[in-house]
Amino acid sequence: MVPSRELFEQHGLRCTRQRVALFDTLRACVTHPTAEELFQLAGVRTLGLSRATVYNTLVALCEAGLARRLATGSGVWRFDADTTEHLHVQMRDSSEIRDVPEDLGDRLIRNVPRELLSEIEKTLGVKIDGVCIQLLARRA
Amino acid sequence: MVPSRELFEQHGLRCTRQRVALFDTLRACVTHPTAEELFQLAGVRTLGLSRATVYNTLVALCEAGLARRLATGSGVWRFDADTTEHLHVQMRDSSEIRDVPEDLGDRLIRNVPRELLSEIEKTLGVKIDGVCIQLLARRA
DNA sequence: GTACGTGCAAAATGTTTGCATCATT
DNA sequence: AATGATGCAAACATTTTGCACGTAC
Repeated sequence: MVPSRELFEQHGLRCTRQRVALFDTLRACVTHPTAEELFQLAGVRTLGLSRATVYNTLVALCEAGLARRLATGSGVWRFDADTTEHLHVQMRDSSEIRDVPEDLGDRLIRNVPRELLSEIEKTLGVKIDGVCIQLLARRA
Repeated sequence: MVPSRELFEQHGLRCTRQRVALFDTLRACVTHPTAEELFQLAGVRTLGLSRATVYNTLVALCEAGLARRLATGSGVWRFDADTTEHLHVQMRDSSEIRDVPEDLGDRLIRNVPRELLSEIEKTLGVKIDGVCIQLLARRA
């Protein structure tokens, strides 16, 4: 895995102790943590990490294209170090988000008929530039 | 259109001046207003409508199945008096939400292959009980 | 050395709640 | 008359911001 420090350099971000801890933590998480969770988790690695820095850094990471902000539909943001197109499953009982395996997600997305989208565009007079299929699920 | 008072009775909700004003306003809106917008809009019809009542009433309406809460992906809730299954387009520059015409939305939804969903369920060990296709758009 | 990041605390935002009062049934 | 809704203000959760200090480049 490419070291965080290198990615920061490539994206013109200053490399600080706090940012490395945060980004390392985010990249190690499968669970798309919230800002608060990152504050807790990364705080263990780096003494004296503040919430303000967590929020500032997350903005910087998203702007740099190194992370993505996910809406949970329950008021909190979750963050994802995987910025490639992929689908999510949102759990109904928590704000938890899980990844849909790439191949399955791709098949779902590819299945959306382009001509239907352009019909919708024409009808509403908008330019659709994102199709976000959110699956809602409960524990099996 | 069925009067709000009648719907309230059918759903076991007390009929108050504030609730009627709020629900009438929501039903008249094509734009899926936020709580704050409803407070402003309905406040004109009914003097002395408080934010607390707006929030309380919206909870009551949603619980009664007379309205639906929509996540906007920008921290605010929007509300919809149309509780039938239908798709939304979320505008990128505001938190505004528009309806996709029923027939087009239905076709999109019906196009999602059930077998792909069960494959995802099996892989992740969850029970998918909602497929929410959110289209993101900009002004054409 | 300078530009930028950090951390504190305070503010802002959107929503929820406790409780006395009031209205609907 | 009794149950439940209202309205105020205060609490709440999450995120944003202003500013003095510190650190990477």
